[in-house]
Parts: sequence; C-alpha cells; structure tokens
Amino acid sequence: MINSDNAKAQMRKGVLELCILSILSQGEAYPTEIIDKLKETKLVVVEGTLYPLLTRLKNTGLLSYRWEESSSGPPRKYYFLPEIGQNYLNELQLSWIELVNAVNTTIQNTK
Amino acid sequence: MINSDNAKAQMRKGVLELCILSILSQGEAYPTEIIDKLKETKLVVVEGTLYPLLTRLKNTGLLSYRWEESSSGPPRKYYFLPEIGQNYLNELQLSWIELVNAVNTTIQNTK
DNA sequence: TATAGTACCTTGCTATACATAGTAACTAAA
DNA sequence: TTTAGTTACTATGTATAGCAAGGTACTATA
Repeated sequence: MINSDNAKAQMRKGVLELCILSILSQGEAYPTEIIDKLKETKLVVVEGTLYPLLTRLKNTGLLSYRWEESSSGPPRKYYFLPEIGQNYLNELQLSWIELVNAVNTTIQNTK
Repeated sequence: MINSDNAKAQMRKGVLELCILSILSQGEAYPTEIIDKLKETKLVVVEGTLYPLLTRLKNTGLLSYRWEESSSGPPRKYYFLPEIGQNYLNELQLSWIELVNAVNTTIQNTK
C-alpha cells in the first residue's frame, strides 16, 4: 500500500497558525503548554516549528507576551492575544470553515 | 486590518491532491474540466499548479489516463483512478476527516 | 559541584504551491 | 489566410511551512 503519511503532513500545514491563535484566545500560555494542548487533539508539533511561528506572529503584532518567573526552571514567556490578534483569528476561523465546506462538497459529490 | 489572504492560501495547500483524486473517483476528466469543477467549490487552481500535480500522481501510479479526440480542439488527456489510486484516496479522506475533527476541537474549546 | 529537568531559540533542509511566461497543436469562423 | 478559441505541456524563480537537530540558559537537588 502506498504511504499517505506525507500527504497527511501536507494537509496539516496551514492550520497550525489557526490552532495556536485559537488556543491563546482561551487564555495565555507558554510554548510547552501550547505543544501539550495540541497533542491532546493529535496535532503534534515540535519546538522547531512552534518557536519560529510564535516569533513571526509576535513580530507582526498578532501576539504579545510577558515574562513570568517559574519555580521549576527558567522563566516562561506567556503569550496572549491582543485585540488585533483576536480580530485576525476571527478571519482565520471563517476561512477554515469555508475551506472545510469546499473540500467536503468535493468529496461528497464522489459518493 | 491585517490581511489573512496568505494564511488562507496556506490552508488550501495540501488538500488539492485530495480534491483532485476525489473528482476523478467520480469519473474520468481532463485537466480543464478538473479546474472548472474546483472553481465551482471556490478552490481556484491554475494550470501551473495542476499539471505538475497530475504528472506526479501519474508517475507514482495513483493516476492513469487515456487520449481522446475532441471535435473542438486538440486531443484531451482523460485521467482516471486505477484501483490503487482509489485505495489511496480512501486513506486521504480518512486523514482529512481526522484533521477536521482535531482542528474543530481546538477551535471550539475557545468558545 | 555535577546532574537532571525545564524552557527558549537557531540553522539548515525538504516539499509544496504559486506566479508568470512561454511553446505547440488542432478546429472553426471571419 | 488569418484570427480566435481550446487544450496540453514546460520552465523558472519565489514564498512559505514544517521538520530535524543542535545550542544556550536557568533552577533545584543530590
């Protein structure tokens, strides 16, 4: 059987930004927490993916962060959504719904 | 307002293969037809994207084609799914459903 | 002091799709 | 004969995402 793992990975791309912003709209979190939450829904992400993405979102103003001391290690960067990020997230969620509808229409016609 | 067009485009990537195979599992079609069907569901694709993708799928054995004369232009390449392609499509559809569930779970937790 | 655990970050790589532009062949109508 | 329309195909450069692997730094505890 032909392996579909790569195609699977390709489909995951592009939705990470949406998922991360969604998680942060729930409340602030630091990177390790974000990774754990994504794991719960089977969207596995590694640090090498997450950190550059967070930095990019911060540089465009869609995310902010504050430092907080930790009693169990180095200080943590707690990220949170400013209002502009929340607005952007709303747009992304709309786009996601439209995409799902478009793909499902295409798939369902085949049955 | 920050533009979400790029994020939109990124989300579309990776599902194209699924959509094209789904369309062909409905019955054979030639590239221009495929583009038109994708347009119907707002998944706009241009030739420069479609042709390399069809060639890749054909080279891995997931697609086949036959030539057919046309009364309104040059002969058309009708693509269709051999059985192995159908099996692969079934895997992709499963992956798609899993992805949608994972993302929707993440989004819905934020409300 | 040394080690383990936690946390942040960087660099180099691959794959995909896009934009754009071009070639070629066939049909039909002006 | 020329033009327009249809169809297939190719080539090149760009942007982006995500991954693998490794490095840096802080804290607590043995």
